[in-house]
Amino acid sequence: MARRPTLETVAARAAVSRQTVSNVLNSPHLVRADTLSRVLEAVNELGYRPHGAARQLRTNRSGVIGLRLEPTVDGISGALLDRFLHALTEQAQLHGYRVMLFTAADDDAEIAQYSELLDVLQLDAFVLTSTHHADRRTSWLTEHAVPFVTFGRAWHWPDDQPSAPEHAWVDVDGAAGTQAAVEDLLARGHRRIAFIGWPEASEVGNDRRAGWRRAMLAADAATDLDALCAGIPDGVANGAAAARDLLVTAAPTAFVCASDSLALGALVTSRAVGRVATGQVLAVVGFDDTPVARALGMSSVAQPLAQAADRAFDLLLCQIQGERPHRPAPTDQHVLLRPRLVVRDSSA
Amino acid sequence: MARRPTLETVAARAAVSRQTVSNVLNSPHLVRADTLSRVLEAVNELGYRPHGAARQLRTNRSGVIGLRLEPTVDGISGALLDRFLHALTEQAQLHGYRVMLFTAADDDAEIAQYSELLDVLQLDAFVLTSTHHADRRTSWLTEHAVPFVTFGRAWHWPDDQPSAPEHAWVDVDGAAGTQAAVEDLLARGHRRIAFIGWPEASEVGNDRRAGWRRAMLAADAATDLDALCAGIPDGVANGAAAARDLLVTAAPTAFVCASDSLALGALVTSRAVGRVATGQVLAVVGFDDTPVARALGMSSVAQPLAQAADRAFDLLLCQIQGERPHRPAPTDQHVLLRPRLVVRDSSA
DNA sequence: CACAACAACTTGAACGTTCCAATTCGGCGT
DNA sequence: ACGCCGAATTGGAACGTTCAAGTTGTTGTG
Repeated sequence: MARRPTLETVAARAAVSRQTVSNVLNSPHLVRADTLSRVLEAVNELGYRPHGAARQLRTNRSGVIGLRLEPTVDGISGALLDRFLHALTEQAQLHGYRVMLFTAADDDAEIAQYSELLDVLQLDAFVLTSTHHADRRTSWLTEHAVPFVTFGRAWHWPDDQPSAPEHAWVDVDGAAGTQAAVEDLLARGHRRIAFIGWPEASEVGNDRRAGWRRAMLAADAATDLDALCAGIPDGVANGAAAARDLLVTAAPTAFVCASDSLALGALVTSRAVGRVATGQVLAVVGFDDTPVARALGMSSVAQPLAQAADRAFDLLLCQIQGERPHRPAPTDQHVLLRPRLVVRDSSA
Repeated sequence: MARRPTLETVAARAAVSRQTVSNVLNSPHLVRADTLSRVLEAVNELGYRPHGAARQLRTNRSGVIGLRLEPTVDGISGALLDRFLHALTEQAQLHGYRVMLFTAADDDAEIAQYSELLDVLQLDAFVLTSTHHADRRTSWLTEHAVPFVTFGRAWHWPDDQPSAPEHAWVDVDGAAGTQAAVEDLLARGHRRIAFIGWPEASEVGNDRRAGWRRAMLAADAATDLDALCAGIPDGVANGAAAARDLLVTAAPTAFVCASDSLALGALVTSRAVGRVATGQVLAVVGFDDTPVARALGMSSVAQPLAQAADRAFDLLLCQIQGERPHRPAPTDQHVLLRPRLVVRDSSA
């Protein structure tokens, strides 16, 4: 069996030098048209393919992007990352990049992985799928001038240094999602629309609550907003309990929730208690449009995950390729996407 | 800023040759104890890390395993692969390997990806997450002597060449799962236990039905097994419809299902129709133990995904390292894992 | 005592690519 | 006719590792 063709093999067949073949593949504008076509022909005939390791040895670039696979959350929205990941892989592949996975027990272990992956495999960039307040990972990556994007915006806290430049991120506008959910319910005649969300510590949760509050205020739908609002940890049981409480204390006719888990709880409560107590059907809207929502006919706010992945990759590519010519443009490094309200039976 | 340390750098500091440092890291048994410790000290002081690309250029091995990320199934069990993937990544990482993702529209595109990933990046092995009858991917990989494992056994069909050697696989014993589900229901007093599964074309579905049938026959629970059995495409609505039909035609008191989607349908039917029609609560058991099952308190058969991933990686490692010394042992290349029945409220 | 066997270590070469400096070759202005 | 310039192409060197062959020095054997 013949050895794999190399640049030298192709060069011999096309009667040019090794370097010219390299130029044909990497800098075609340097090569005269007739030479170009002759070399390309030889490439095809021999089925030549560049040797990644050799190229990497010379250029210090691997064409690989790293992503930490977080421990599967045992909740209902586990498949979320799955869809993001698929879209990211596809988009990267389209541009000649690959996605490599790794795991880490905590942030420090993740930083250690960064270091190793950079030194040993020379990954070109990283995608972080969640960040939190005072995240050491982002500062480490910034310090080491490693291109990266986070899925989830960089939330600002009062005690953060105001001058710290924000890193690139892509996120979904949760407030816009809950706002749309409320507006749809208002249009259906609901006035007393409650919100079941997470405790104050959650930035994402606060964002989603803000959208509900904004829409309620704009419509002047209710004056006792605080009474119409619950903040509890995620989970079906918690959602059910919160819905029961709210029904007693604030008499809502609809629930907008920060997650499908909470919404599922509210839905169960609504169908069991609702009919009996109020004589009318209660509306429920969830968040994330998980398979459960689809399966049960529950309205939900769907995140444009594929789009998020595409934009995230764009931002990365911009950083990777922008390294050479000039500083990356400080603007346009942040993308906020609008989610889409999926209306199903539970909105009735 | 200093250049990264190389073998030469370390060698100079430890006053040995380049190759000796390499031996310390790759073949320590060739090196005298005092030399070894001296070199290791130098390695630590300099923070030396091997250069993956250089090593790969020489050895033609990348230490990377490829896995195709399939389009997210829109069903309820989307998070299944997620857990498998996490466990696989973790296990690989533990052994110094990495997992790289790719996507492909169909089997031919997947084979093209194999070819490219092997030529350009020299992946060491592949994991296939589903196979089907007369799969061209497995034969391509076998022909090209590429190590691989499938998650999902190689189903034999009558018209297959009987002599075709089976490739390595890991799978979950679906029949054992449904059998356990039936036995548990029998112990709870149920006799007329129906099975809602997929059409005959599905090998996985046939396997799961076989377990139900075996347990029913063993217990001599019913004589009209064919009447107690439905075969329909996956989906919540289909499951609900099948459950309604079966209730009318065969009067079962329990449903064992081939998936959580079907089971969810059966559960909805049971809770809505069941109480009214039969005056008693109907039992439902699903398959895959998805978050939906957990959230709704539905019994289900849980696949040991982490274990499956671990064993799959073991099989790969065995092939990768076994390439050199001798032919891989033809036995022990197949692993069948027992699933675990998770009993919840819906079994009552 | 000569010589083989072995352990421990060293040295040159090779893997396939890209960077860099050098070279050729027209055409153009003087 | 001469020198100069840019476009096109070339060959040497380097990236950091491992393989294969070679060189020591030490021990065992006839």
